Amino acid sequence: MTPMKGLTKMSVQRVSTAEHVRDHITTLILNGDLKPGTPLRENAIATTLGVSRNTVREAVLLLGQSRLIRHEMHHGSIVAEPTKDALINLYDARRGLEVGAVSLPADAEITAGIKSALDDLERAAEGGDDREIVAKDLAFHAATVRSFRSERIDAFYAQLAVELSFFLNALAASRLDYAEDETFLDEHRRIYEAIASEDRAGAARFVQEHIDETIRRLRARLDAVEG
Amino acid sequence: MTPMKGLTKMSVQRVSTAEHVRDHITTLILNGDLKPGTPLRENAIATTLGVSRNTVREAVLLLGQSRLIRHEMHHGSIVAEPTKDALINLYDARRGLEVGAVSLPADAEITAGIKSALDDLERAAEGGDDREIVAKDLAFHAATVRSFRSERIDAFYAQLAVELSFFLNALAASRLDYAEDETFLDEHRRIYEAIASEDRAGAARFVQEHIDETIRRLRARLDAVEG
DNA sequence: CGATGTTGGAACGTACAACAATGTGGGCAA
DNA sequence: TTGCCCACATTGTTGTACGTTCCAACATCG
Repeated sequence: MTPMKGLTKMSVQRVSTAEHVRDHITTLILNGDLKPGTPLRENAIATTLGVSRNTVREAVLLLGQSRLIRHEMHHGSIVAEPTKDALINLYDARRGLEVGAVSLPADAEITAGIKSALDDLERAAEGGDDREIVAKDLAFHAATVRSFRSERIDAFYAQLAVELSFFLNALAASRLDYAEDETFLDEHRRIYEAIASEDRAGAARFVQEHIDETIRRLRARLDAVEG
Repeated sequence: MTPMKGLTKMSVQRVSTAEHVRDHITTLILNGDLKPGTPLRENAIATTLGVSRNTVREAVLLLGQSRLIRHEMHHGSIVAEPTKDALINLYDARRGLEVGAVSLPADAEITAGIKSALDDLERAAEGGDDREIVAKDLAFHAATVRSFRSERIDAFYAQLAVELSFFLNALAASRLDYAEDETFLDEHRRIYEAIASEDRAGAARFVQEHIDETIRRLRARLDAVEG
């Protein structure tokens, strides 16, 4: 058949039960309703949600794509526990991507996106809502990553961001990061201005320092909690 | 318990049937035994491999993490077809990642790894085995990506490399890329030397040109095949 | 008393079978 | 050509059953 003109493609609903269950569990984990270490018992979930155990198994398998859960043979899955190593890994990836991103040339559109994200962040900072600030902070950094001009990399970064927000939430570290640090906004402004003035080496250095500083603070906090 | 001395850790089997099936299907796809567009019929696979349909479903779900198959509700899964868009997306990600990588400072260890990968590539080029050359080529680029110093990014890149080898194999384009291009090795040497001499801007430019050129060639080939 | 053998239960891994939901194609009439 | 109806194929989902693995508690023995 010849395709019909003037008809934009639409995506029909088509969401399987397993995907629904997966999304539900994901939400529970990200909200903190399911705390790290909680086992995901297939039977319990099945009877609670009124679906079959097989469907729950499929949902958990789908969830396994993210790193929000950990699975062991014959033991099932549990909500992932924020390890220091995992968190460092996450920040290593962030630092690599973001430093790499600001080392690349950025056109007007991408720079404008970063500027816009910075404005959002400043507005959120005035508001004082922690979750909002975290979201806008991550959005700012995601905007810088768009310099790669790759949907795949953006998707990868988004995945990291999800994990990150889960980790920070689980550690209840988000408040510490944003409320107590007066230089928080300045660091972001500095990064943006370096990008806008095409000072790529400077931008790279600022991003590196910004993330290193964040890692240092988190590491200290983790040592305090664990040790 | 006190851990026992002189006993090195071993990883016990712990591989589910579904994972076996997934790996089997993955191999078939990468080998080209299952051609793009081939539907993965659950019943057929189940009876052929002597496992239950549910296990096959789990295997296909696991496979869905990669982009080697495409799934549609009530239609099942088919072996992914190499779209021009998908290939461009893949190369966009590669270019972004690799240009970003060589824009970062590389220490002696990483530089040595790149040098070693280059030597492997040169040896493979002498041998003339196409598959070997493709593998060593990808290994070289993976070595540059290690500049990010992030396991996560390396894993992401490895995933891209798997898809890429599938695409190139499906398009039977690998020969064209490596056999007919005399400058192939020189381009890699140039990249390595720029990295070794810490000329990051030069390395970034060379990588960019190398990948742009590859994209241009692939695009031309695709146009010839499709049009 | 400590190390080892035994046992029962909980949860998962896998298989089989059945039904529901959905999409496909054929045939037929207006 | 269009609309309608109907069998057919395949996936989506459920239910059930059974074996396997692991754990914890208890029993046993030197």
